[in-house]
This record gives sequence, C-alpha cells and structure tokens, in this order.
Amino acid sequence: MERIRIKDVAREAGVALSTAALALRDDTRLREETRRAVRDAAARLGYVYDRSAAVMRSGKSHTIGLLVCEITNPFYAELTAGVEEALDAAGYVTILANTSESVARQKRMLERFREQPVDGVLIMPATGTPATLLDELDKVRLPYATVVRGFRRGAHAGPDDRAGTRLATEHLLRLGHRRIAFLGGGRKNSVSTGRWDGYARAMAKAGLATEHMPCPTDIGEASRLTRALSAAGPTALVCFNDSVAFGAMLGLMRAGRKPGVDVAVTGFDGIREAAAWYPSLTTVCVAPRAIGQAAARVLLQQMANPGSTPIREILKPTLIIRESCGAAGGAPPDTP
Amino acid sequence: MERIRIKDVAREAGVALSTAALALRDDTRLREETRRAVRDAAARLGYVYDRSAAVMRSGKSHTIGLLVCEITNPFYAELTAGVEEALDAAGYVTILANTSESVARQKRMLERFREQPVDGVLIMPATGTPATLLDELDKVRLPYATVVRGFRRGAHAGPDDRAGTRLATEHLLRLGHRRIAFLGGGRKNSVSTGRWDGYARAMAKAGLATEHMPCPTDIGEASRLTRALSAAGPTALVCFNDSVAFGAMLGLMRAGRKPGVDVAVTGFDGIREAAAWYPSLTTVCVAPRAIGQAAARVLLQQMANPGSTPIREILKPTLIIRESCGAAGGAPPDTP
DNA sequence: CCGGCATATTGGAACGTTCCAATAGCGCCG
DNA sequence: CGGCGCTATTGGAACGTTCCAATATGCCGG
Repeated sequence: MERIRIKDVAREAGVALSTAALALRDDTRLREETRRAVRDAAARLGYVYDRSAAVMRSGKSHTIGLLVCEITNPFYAELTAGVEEALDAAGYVTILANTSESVARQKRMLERFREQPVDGVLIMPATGTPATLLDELDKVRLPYATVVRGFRRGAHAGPDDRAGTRLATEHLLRLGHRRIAFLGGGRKNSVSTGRWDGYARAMAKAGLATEHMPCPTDIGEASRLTRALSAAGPTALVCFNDSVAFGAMLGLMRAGRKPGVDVAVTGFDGIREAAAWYPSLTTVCVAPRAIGQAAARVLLQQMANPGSTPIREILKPTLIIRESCGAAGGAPPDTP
Repeated sequence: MERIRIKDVAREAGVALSTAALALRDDTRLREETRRAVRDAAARLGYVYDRSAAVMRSGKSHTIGLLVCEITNPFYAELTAGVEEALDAAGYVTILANTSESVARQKRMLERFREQPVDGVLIMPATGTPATLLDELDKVRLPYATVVRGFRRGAHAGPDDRAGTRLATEHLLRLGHRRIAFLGGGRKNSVSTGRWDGYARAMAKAGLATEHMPCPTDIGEASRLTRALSAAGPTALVCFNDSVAFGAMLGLMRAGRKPGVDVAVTGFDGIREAAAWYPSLTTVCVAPRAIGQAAARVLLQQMANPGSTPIREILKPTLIIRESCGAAGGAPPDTP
C-alpha cells in the first residue's frame, strides 16, 4: 500500500494533476462540481497532503518555532499552551524547543529553526541573552517576536511588569505595611528589572527604604530563604512570581508563622494554583494564556507585514486580592 | 541577499554540486581536503542547510510529533522537557501538540502530524481515547510509542502504576493506618485503573475495605473535597498524583487539620515541588524526566526496527518518605 | 602499454507540490 | 462565421536536496 499522491487522485477523478491540486486547495476557479469529484476521489483513496513538498516549492512552512526558557515552570507551561492553541487556530504548527535558560542551547535551537525552516520564531530569551540576538535575527530576515522577556525594540508581547509590582506594593502600603521586601529576581533580564522597578518606585514614592532578597525562581530556594526571616524582619513580601510566593509561604509555615497573618505575601503571574492555596494567594494576574495568544498575534502580524514597525503589546495586569496579604481578614481555619 | 544553496557553495569551492552535497554531509568517500574546501566555502557564503528539500527527497523528516494530554500539568511539563532533550540529542526535532484531554483535538493533531510529515509520534493519550487508535496508527504505518498512559499492546514507556500505589499503601499500613482512602482518579485510562489497583490489592491483602473519593486532577477540586472530610473519616489518603496531594493538604489545613499529623497523605509522580512543601510530601517517585527519555529511546528503537516486537519499558517507582505521612515524626514547626 | 580495480568526483533523475503561462470550450457580437 | 472575452482546465518548469549510475584518475600486474 503505497502512499497516495495528487497524481493518483487526479487519475482516479479523471482530471489533470494541476486540476486536482487546485481542487484540493478548494480554489474557486474550478467548478464546484469538479472540486467535489476530486475531494471524493481523494477520500476514496485516502490521500494525505504532503507538506514537505509544498514547503519546498512555496518557501512557506506554516510552522513557527517556539523557544521556551523553562518549560517546567508552570507559568511558561501555561503560556506555551496559549501560544500553541492560537497558532493552531491560525493554521500554524508549533515546533517546541526548551532552552532551560541556556544561552548556548538557545543559539543551537535557533540554527535548527533556520534549517527546518520555520516561518517565524517566538522567543522567551534565556537569562543573559544579549540584545544583539535581535540584530542577528534581522540579518537573516527571520521574523520574530519576544515574549514576556523582551528588549528595547522588536515585536513583543508581555505583561507590564513595572505596573504589576507597583499595584501589589501600593496595596500592601494601603494595608499599613512599612517594611516591605522584594523576594526573588536579581537576574539580568527585562522581567527582573521591571518588577523590581515597580516595587522600588512605589516604595520611594512612600518615602520608604527598599529591601532586596535575591532568590532563584524555585519553591525550594524561596522556602529556605524565607524560613530564616526573623520576627524583626519585613512584615510583607512582594514576590517575583507565584512559585516564589508559594515557596515563601511554605517557608513561613515551616518557621511556625502564618502567611497572611504574621507576614503578608503577594505573587505575580496568576497561575491556577494560586486560587486553591491555603492561604489563597493575592497575586498580580497577567493571564499567561492571554499573553501566549497575544504573542502569536503579534508575530503573525509581523510576518504579514515584514516592513512595518513591530507591534509591542504590553498587557495591563490586575491585582487579585485574596487571603495571603491579610486584606481578606487573614486566613482563619473555617472549622474546628 | 538571496539565500545560498548547495549550488552556490559548489561554485565557490570549484566542485560539482553533488560533490559539495557529499562534502557537507562529511561523507568519507571524499578526500578530507575536498571536504574542508567545501566547508570553508559554505562558511564563507553563510550557507544554511534546507531541511525541507531533504525531507521531500529522502522521505525522512527527522521530526517527531509529541502529543501531550495536558501541558499545564507540571508532571507532563517535566516529562515533555525530558522527551525534547533526548530527541534533540538524537538529532530529532520535537513538534508539540497539546490536546488538553480532548480526543477530538488529538485526532486532528495526528492528522497534522501525518501531513507534516513526522517520522514518528509519542502519545500521551487523552482520557477516553479508544484502543483502536493504535490500529489506525498501524494501518498508516506511523511509528508510535505511548507514554505514561498506554494500552495492552504497542511500544510504551511509563511508570509501574500498580506497584507505585502498592508501595504507598503498604507504607501507610505499616504505620498502623486502617482507614485509608484513595483520592483522585476514576477516569477511564490505564493510569487511573493501575493506581487504583495497586491500592485496592494492598488493602485486600490486609483484609481492609477500600474507600474511593473520585476527583479530577486539579488542586482546587482536591482541596474542596478534602476540606469536607470529617474527623470520623479516613486517617490516611493515597492520592492519585502530587497535584491532588497538594490539594488534599491545602484542604486539610483549611479545615484546621494538620496533614502528616491528623491525616497522612501520599502523592504520586515526585515532581520537584514535593520536596519543598510544608509538610514535605511523601510520594511515589517516577522521575518524569527519566520517563520522557525512556519514551524517546523506545520510539527511536521502534523506528529503527519497524517489524520487531515493540518494547515496553515499565519504570519501577520508589517511595520517597517525607513528612506528610507522619513517618518522619510529623511536621513540627522548627522555630517558635 | 593495456586491462582491471580501486578511489574520487560528476551528471542527472527523482521526490510531490506550487505557480504560471497556455489552451480548450463556449457564448456572443458585429 | 471569424474573432473576442470569459471561464474551466491543463502542461510543464521550478523548488533544493538525495541517490544512483556513470565517469575520470591513478596505480598495479602482466
């Protein structure tokens, strides 16, 4: 049972090869009758379209490369799902590459993408990626959009990091907190600096000193750091993201202190778990799925108009107030 | 600046097109000197290999389709990372498709993969996938391997679900628990039935009655269900996976009860967060990354020997004993 | 000095689409 | 009744590799 080609379908339907090809693409230059006849013949023979030949001839692969900096992070996993969903709806196939925050691996994967070839790339740059990456992409004329982490220029979709942490910090200030520390970040990428900035500016505006507790984005590390906090330490923590916030709450509990009562905690991202936690997490919600969809949109737009000025879609975050900041009346057990 | 082809490299190096092609593949039939000359010419011109032409001519795409049932589940995210890593090392590119547990979407994605075309597929079947899926794949001669969730036949890599829950249940029995309930599962796939079986058999062997609390794999749902447990309920919970176990612990805490003290909890999967939790989670560890790598191995093996009997790699799980089962002396706060 | 046998290189068909120019069929107008 | 314009269909080149058969080159033994 050999693979069926357009040629075979054409013979079965009694038309020329190019007619069959047009019919399978449902081209209106053909009579509806002819198109149906060819479709039927294709169905009868079990014809399967061979994309590789089309790619070669047309130069379009309908394929997008997705470079994820860390797929095991639930935020990026959800974002990936959003990208994949949106691209699929637009008729594109997603090729996944996980860089695990390695700039070298990221470089290798981009070469792979050029060979593949993909029609465009969505990039969540690994920490430490130089801005010259964009120059290289421009030089080889590979359409791209950065996601979440970005640079000064180029198509981009991501949250307004600064506005997000400002929202969280101002909320804590309104609740009366004066010693508010920032937990996490400290790495050289646009997200870290943006989130720190939002916090630092809000603190400065209130005339208060900042406190930075650098910490990798990892529940375990965050827990360890927080556990060591003394009662004389900060009364509130603005966390880099939800994972760090979970870690912080676990660390507090392990130290015998109640998050949301003894120390207020806020997160950033708004992943699903945040609502289910005990205490439920007050967090800056940036809807990872929505960012993924926005990124897909921005890239497709860029691909359609290669010359145009790149779109930068900065999504406004919202603060979801729950128990972990103490504003919802602490986190009392609801049964004896 | 047009794209450079082998033709151009050949002209630059002063050899025939086919010589240049051989040289670029580093074929030993060519003198080392010639190969180097061509390589240099390619580097000089900035030649980029065009995979799409090669795919068409050779029929091999060096591309594997990966069907993930739910990428936002951290277990599957980590597994995906393992697959991608192993395939990359073997020179294959991963094409990702997330089915979100939809059988219809899964079907569509498989069609996409056939068109693409991919050399093989790794499938984590969506819940409710009929076993006839394998017949269809056989019919179209698409090499496949199932991952984690599988069927009676076909190449497969996954944990020994039955042995896993048996391990957990027996541990709880040894600790003196008599009322042990199984939380989660209840859906029609090999994982659910396997994990339930291991628990049920261990209980039967001990002459005890089983208790099933069906629950979707979601922290929020698990939390809600567990919160409603009365003090007269089970003293231990064997959870379907780590996410459900986290939910269970959150629900217990919300009800003012201490997981690991009032009620023992065990998980399944061994995702990274499990170690960081408070109380840290006793769990059946199946190393998702290792499963991903095993799956890649099994599929590549199957592709290399299409006729051979499919390999079924069942990974033995281990029980990691931590605080949540109470065996490590409960979960006392470590500071006042 | 020629046939035989390596080794090194070359020429050209083939893969299955897409794309463009060319042609067939047909009704209509002058 | 010839030619025009329209629609529906067709033929064939092109895309950039791979693969196979064919050809050059060098060397050895007879």
